[in-house]
Amino acid sequence: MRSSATARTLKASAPVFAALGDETRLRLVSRLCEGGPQSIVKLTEDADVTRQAVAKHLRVLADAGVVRGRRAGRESVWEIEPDRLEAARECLDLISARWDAAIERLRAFVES
Amino acid sequence: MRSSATARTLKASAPVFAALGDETRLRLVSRLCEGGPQSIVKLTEDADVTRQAVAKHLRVLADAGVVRGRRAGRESVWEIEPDRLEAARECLDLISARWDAAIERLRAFVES
DNA sequence: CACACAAGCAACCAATGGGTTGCATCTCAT
DNA sequence: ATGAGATGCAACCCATTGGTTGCTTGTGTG
Repeated sequence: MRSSATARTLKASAPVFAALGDETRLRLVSRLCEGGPQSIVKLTEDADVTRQAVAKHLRVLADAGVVRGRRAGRESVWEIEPDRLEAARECLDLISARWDAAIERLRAFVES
Repeated sequence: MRSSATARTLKASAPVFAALGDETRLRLVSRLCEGGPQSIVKLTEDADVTRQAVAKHLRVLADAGVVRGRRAGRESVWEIEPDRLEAARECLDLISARWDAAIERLRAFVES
């Protein structure tokens, strides 16, 4: 059954969108993509909130599977895990696709 | 300057992601894409929450510009506004692009 | 008109979220 | 070894959110 598969897709994508749904977090993701793996202090540098706030945000992103952190010496380095982002984009593609299909059905209907 | 343009993109996209970051809402969007414009009761039918909850979610989606509602007789009909979804997907594309660029830089560096 | 149906409004509640401060811990370098 | 730097942990605060129930308002229709 196809509908349950898409239901699963939606259920899986929602947490990723939720994680991206905060400007600070979205900027963190963007910076991590641009600048590669970075420590927390580095990420805090131009992120108008506290270091702890940044750490929390990274934790949220990690729980959503968007980001991964490892300990390196005395600092913890964070980097992007691109799979989930890709999955989220595919979810949007799925939605767009069924939108297009609906438009097409409408067009076909009007022409009859 | 390009960086402020992307900053604006991120700032604009975050609310859309936030709106999509709830499973109930994501399913509403999906259903609206699939089934076209629908009333609130119709949308409530298989959405394991109250009608009022659905109405609230629609309001949230509308505030994010993802959805638009109009009054039609005694019922209010809601439909997708696909532009913002497209913008969100472009945001993910942008992030993916700079991720790919980073990968490419890394590859070039390794080969030197 | 009267009734049923659809939606809106308002109050309320428990839980989550984003943010902070303060202190403890670990690790590198002098 | 000791001091500075980077995190981690915990408590706390206030605003937001997702959800409910109860009641009112508007609108078709027999």
